[in-house]
Amino acid sequence: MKSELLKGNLELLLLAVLANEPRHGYAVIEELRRRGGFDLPEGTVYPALHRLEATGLVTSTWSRESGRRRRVYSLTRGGRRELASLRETWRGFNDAVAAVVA
Amino acid sequence: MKSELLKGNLELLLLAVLANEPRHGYAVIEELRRRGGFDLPEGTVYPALHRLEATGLVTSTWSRESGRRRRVYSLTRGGRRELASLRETWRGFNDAVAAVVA
DNA sequence: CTTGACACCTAGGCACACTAGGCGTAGCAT
DNA sequence: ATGCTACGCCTAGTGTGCCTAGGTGTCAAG
Repeated sequence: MKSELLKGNLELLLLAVLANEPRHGYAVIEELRRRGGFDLPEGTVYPALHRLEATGLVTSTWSRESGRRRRVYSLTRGGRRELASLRETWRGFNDAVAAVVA
Repeated sequence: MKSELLKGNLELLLLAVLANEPRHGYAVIEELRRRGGFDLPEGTVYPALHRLEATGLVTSTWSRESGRRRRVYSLTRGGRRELASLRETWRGFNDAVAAVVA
């Protein structure tokens, strides 16, 4: 999967996954692999989640499952709004590319 | 138009435009604006065309139209092959994103 | 007691498009 | 005459954003 294409779409993907249900980082990675065949390194996803939290699009709470600590993220209202917006942007860009490539 | 999204797609767009007919750089920019609403700066397009030529995907010839010099680019056979390949990659990536975002 | 999956983190690198400047011609308006 | 705008090309350097490469620690299996 050529990774340059990801640029600008990472936030969209993360928010979309978290929109279904709250998840911890590692689970987000697995879900993205399962749904879309993405193979995102942790060094990509964790900092991105931190950024999302810093900008108020997600919130996190620590939990402990059989000795393992997890940070579980969920969307804020602003996160849902941003998700909708990014979806639109993505569609728009895709249509534009399609109009050229078609 | 959020520009990060362009990353990894620029080559595809340029090759797609040149696939229809040979064009000079400035005309490529105009055609991309016309077809897809892209507003690519010259500092993006010209270096990209140079790269495409350096890797043998396009060739160029100078021409002079009413005093103005133009460098006209056309696809090579390798360029057509690459275009087909990039198109596939693009579709694949889109489907993957759609599978997550949908 | 080592290997692998789970689960988190971060500093620094790298690739790519873009910014910001440059050069020169032609045509039109002031 | 002299701007100004569109045409048409160019490049060094910047910035954004994902990835590499390393680190910490728990738990189960062999």
